[in-house]
Formats: sequence, C-alpha cells, structure tokens
Amino acid sequence: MDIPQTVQALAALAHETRLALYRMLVERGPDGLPAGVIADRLGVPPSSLTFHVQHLHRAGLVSQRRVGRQLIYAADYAVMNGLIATLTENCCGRGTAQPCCVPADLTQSTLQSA
Amino acid sequence: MDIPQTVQALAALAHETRLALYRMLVERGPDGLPAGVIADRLGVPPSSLTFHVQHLHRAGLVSQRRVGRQLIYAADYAVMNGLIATLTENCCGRGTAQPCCVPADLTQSTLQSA
DNA sequence: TCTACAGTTCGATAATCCTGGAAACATCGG
DNA sequence: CCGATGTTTCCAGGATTATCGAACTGTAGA
Repeated sequence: MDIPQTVQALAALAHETRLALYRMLVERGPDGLPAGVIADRLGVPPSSLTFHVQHLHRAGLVSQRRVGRQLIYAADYAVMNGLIATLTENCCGRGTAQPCCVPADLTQSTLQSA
Repeated sequence: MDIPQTVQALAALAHETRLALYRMLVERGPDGLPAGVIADRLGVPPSSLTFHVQHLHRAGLVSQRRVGRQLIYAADYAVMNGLIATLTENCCGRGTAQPCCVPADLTQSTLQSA
C-alpha cells in the first residue's frame, strides 16, 4: 500500500460520521445497506450521507451496487487489511516496543476463536 | 480506545507530512530526533514542523522531551497499538473475510523474527 | 407516460486545516 | 549580561473539507 493510498484511507476514516458508517457496514457484513437506511441510522440528511459514503468509496473501503432503485453499500475489507498491514509494518516500533499485532500471514490461521 | 480518540489518531496520521514524520520517528526508535533535524529532513519550515508534530503529540502518538535547548520527539507506540487493535477488532470483517492480523495478546510473543 | 421513490449532484455557506514569515521564548557559552 | 542557537507562538492568507437544501437523474409500478 503506497503512501498516498494510506493517507487517503486514513483521511476517509478520520471522521466521526464516516467511522461510524464504516463500522456499521462491517457489522452488517457482505449484504450491505442501502443509502437511505444508513442515512436514517446515522441521522444525517441524504446529501451529507452521499458526501461521506463517497469519501469511503473513493478510498476503496466501501463497495457500491445497485439493487432496483436503491444503492447498496458494503464494507470492502481489502483496503482495511492493507491499511492495518501497512501500519503494522511501518509504524509499530519494530524491536523497540512490544508490537501490537502480527500480520495474518505469519500466523497459520490459528484464530477464528476471537 | 474510544471513538474520539480513534478519530483523532487517524486524523493525525492522515497527512503526508505527518505520516512521514511518524514513520521517521518509528524508524529512529526511542532516542527520537530534535525538531530541527526533523524539519530539515522533511523540508518544511520550523513553524510548520511544530504545527504537525504537535498534532501528533496531541493525539498521543509522539512524546516530547527537552535536552538542552533542543526538543526531542520520539514515537510513542501505545496509541498506535491501540489504534491498530481498535481497527482490527471493530473494522476487520469478523468472520466474513479473512482477517488482516491477529492482536499480539493472542499470540504468545512468537514474533521478534519479523 | 405519469407519479412516486431512492440517491446524487449542484451551489452556497460555514468551519476547519495548512502554510510560512515574523516575533517571542528558552537555553547555552562566553 | 549578551549574543547565538533551537523551537515555539502568533498571525494572516489561502486551501480544503463539511453541511444541507434544492434541483436533478434513474428506476419501478400503475
């Protein structure tokens, strides 16, 4: 993940409304949610919702698809995984302090328990 | 890590200069670097450097100490670890997609090799 | 084709952030 | 005490981001 992409993803998440939006979509899973429902739950007017969700979409954090007359947004985990990997590799104190987490590659899928 | 703190940390990192600054300090380790050296390396004027480094400092990502007449800044990993943990817990698709990484708590320090 | 509905785009305003020079503050050496 | 050095604070500007109503686009059903 290159630097501009990292900055873009960080900026996309660095807003209370958008972070709440993204978490809502993660919790919801692959089915996603239509724009209107998201706007309702967040309590923001439609045009503001579009503004924020597009921000996440441009950063690649959220996917968009049309179903009938509604637009469904869903979390796209690839960029988030890339972001966390980048932060873990470049921004955790390697060797100096205890690292925060281990990239999934290193642990042979011994998780699913958390 | 609560939401405002998460947003603040994300916002602090969501700028090319500040991300470069933070990575420089991580690479440097606990010794840290004086403000002047950082400004030189980043190619920003002193007042701009202060602006950005204070931003990181307010977010708790960077510590400050005085040595003689210089102010030394060093990466403080606690907040970064907390940030990554928060993102991993709340923003990775639990169960839906392959997770990006495993919190260090779960792996009995089987690292130090990476 | 007309109407209703779901979202987006447009436009104007407000708020926030960024930049960098100049002045002020703090520390050290003489 | 004075000058030199390192850094911050202050300030003004410019740039970017956020908010939200109103108008527009696209889709579905009668």
